[in-house]
Amino acid sequence: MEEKIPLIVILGPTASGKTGLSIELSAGMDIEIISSDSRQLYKYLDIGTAKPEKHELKAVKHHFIDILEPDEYFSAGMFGEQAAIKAAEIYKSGKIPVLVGGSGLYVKALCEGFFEETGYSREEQQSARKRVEIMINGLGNDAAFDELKKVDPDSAELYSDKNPRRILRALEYYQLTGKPFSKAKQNMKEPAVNPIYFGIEWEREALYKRINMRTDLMWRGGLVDETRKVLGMGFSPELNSLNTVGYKEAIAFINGEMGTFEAVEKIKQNTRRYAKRQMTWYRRYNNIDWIDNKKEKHLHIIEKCMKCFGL
RNA sequence: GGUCAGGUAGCUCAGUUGGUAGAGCAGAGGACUGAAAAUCCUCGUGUCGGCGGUUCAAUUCCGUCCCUGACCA
Repeated sequence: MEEKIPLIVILGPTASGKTGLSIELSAGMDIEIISSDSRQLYKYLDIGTAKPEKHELKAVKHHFIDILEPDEYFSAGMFGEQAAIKAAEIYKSGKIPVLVGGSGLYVKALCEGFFEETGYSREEQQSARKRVEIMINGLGNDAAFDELKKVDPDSAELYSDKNPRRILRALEYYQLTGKPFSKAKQNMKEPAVNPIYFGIEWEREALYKRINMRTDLMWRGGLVDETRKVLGMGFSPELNSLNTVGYKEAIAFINGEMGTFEAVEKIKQNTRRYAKRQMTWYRRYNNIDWIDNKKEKHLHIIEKCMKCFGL
């Protein structure tokens, strides 16, 4: 059994100041940042994803930012595997890896580990997904759910809200392997890292104010132009990468479906909702060290990590 | 000052032929192991503008006052 890699994890809802804090950490520690943000992966999507500024990217080495074209496939599982390798490399080079980003599932994939998904290629998985998608579109969601009840009752019970995405994923897995998805999930991989969690805490109202302000800045800062540019490069507005708060509304604005005011308000609202979902996700953890956003956060983190990791 | 139209949930409004009311949005809570900034589920009591009157019973009818808007002077 190999020694686990220490990993500092910075959590917090969107607009809580994770980027800034992670940069501050570099003042007291030799770090590299692993971004766990499912949208900052993509090139050209800078303004709408609140990607770190150029000087910030320069100040500290960042990973998993700008590594994909907007039409490339990526997944939480791929992130888990690749980020574990990256964290090991960073640690071996004598630095501390810091995980920063809002995609809860990505954090989970790395820090808690996913199950071993082997025995088929990415292409096979993609075509199975397409097949099941067509099946669901034809028969309807209820029929798909009934099918899931038959082949994988445990998953069906867990997904009793009949979430089509979940049903699709479970059926897709069954198609590929002939085994129930719920069984597969029991086959956990050991996580490669030893995470220590920090969260940035905000009063709801104050955070919402920040979100509203940030949205205005994004809009004035050229979000629409950025969206136009990406679409102009030939990328489809249907892409997952563009099914993102900010870009969705900018596309609707470009298509004339929304006015400026409506688009901006919608972005603010959807961002608030996103932040709320993130906070719900974080409540599953009971080992997050929540830090008030006004304190000298980085000093607290550095001190605690020195103790925990014996640095 | 006069006429008309309104004043019902945080907002926009519906409704009760008199038996104390309900939608949308906002908001809140939750789920979620390879699309996760995605996807999905649940949640509506409020002096029905104030005060009087009629009535067994008024948010509903009547009177009056206050407020808002439009028009006329």
